[in-house]
Amino acid sequence: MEEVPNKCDCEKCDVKEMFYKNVEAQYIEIVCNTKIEKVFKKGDMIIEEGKPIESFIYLKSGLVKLYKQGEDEKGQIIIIAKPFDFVNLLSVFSNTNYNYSVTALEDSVTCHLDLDHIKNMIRTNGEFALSVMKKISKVSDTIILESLTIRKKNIHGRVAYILLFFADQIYEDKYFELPLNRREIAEFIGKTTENVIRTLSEFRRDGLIKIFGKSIEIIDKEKLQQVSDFG
Amino acid sequence: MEEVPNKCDCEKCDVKEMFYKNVEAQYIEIVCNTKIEKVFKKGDMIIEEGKPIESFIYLKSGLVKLYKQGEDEKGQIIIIAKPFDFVNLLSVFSNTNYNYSVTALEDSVTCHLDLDHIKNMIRTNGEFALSVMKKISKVSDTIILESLTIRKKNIHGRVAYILLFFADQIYEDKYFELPLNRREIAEFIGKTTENVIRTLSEFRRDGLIKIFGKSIEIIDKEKLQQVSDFG
DNA sequence: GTCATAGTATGATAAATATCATAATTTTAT
DNA sequence: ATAAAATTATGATATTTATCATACTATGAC
Repeated sequence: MEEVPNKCDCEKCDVKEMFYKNVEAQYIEIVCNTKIEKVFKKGDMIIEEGKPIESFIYLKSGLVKLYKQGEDEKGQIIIIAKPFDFVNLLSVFSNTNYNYSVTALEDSVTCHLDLDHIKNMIRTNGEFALSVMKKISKVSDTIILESLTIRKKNIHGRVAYILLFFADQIYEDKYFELPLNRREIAEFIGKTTENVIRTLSEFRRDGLIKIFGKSIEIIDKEKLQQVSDFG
Repeated sequence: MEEVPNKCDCEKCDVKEMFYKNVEAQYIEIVCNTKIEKVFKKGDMIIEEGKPIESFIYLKSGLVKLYKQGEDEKGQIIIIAKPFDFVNLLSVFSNTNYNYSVTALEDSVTCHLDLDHIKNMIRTNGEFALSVMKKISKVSDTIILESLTIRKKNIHGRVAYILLFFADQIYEDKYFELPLNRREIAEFIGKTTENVIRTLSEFRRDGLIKIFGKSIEIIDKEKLQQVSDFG
């Protein structure tokens, strides 16, 4: 991991958006002057379960996974966060320590804002507060509903769902490189690695997808969607 | 359902707590004057999926379930809310309509505060905003972590977990009346009704619990805890 | 390049869970 | 009070999924 001093010069930044609409110029400056940008390589740990929550983390580029690592058992992936998501929005206002970890699935850049500054801004500016609240609410809603959606599917439905999730929501392409290995897919959908592999093989045999290692091409999207919806 | 005109005279009210600490007297009065209290009988629907979110709902007494009703399939219970919980905190700030339903599991009384008033208070009072944010964050965290906890257990672990949940967190008694029927327990833990019934019968046969219809007595709590932890 | 290691793949089998069937019991409606 | 409906209960069986075993393949370290 590498730290990069930086100004608030990102083109697309939700925080800045929320600032400009709601916050006085001097506050923006304070936050921007104290912000730290960090560069992570694929596989690097960004947040470690148990560590204190010290900043408000925003994903500038890359892709990360939030997950819980049980003792010696296998982990559970909670969510995949993509650029412009707040990485640690989950418990940043209710906990002092993280109860999940975050790791980079691709080379990623994060923007760290001082938590006390953000809290002060919420205190002194209710309109900004409402924006943040809306974001938190949205993130939680998404996680909870996605988890319920996955839960009611069998393994075929779950694997199809994940493939379409990457194709539609992350890469917006029928051809993409899987950012997770088979074990991680299993940890995301709550099934075993072997059965994830088996299901992918079946999809390939049935002509729904093509597989070249981690590269996936979706061939019959309609059918895959059906499997996701009714499986 | 029955509406009861009322003043803010509840002994224990988180909202009032947050008000008194943070909000000017005249705002408290406005909110209290416009608040509506509603009385629900066991089984009554409090919130219906799809309906617009119009107020900020707080549970004064009773017990409710939040759940999602899939088309013709069986539902999925998201969470059981007990008194002093905010019933609709989940998406109240991110959505205009509910994407889950809420039903009374026991006779319940709710307190409905005008959402626009609450939003105004958040806008004009950042300290209050921070309190609300903390609550939202807490609720989401709880739901997500509980769901992960349940997900990694087999059916024995899940049923044991639910029994201990009611005994420890809801009724604080080893003897209690189940507020859910077997089908609803199944919808909560994501297993079939028959297997929930079977598992309860096994627990009874093994001397972990006694069952008299909906009444449960926990006999061997330590063992039940083990089943919950390692099952 | 070669070795070690992790990841992918597939089959055989075991275990867990769902489904179907049927009956007893409890609750609800009339 | 009685009939109808829903819930609880249990067994038999089918299906799904996990586990175990064993290769094959890709990847990183040296």
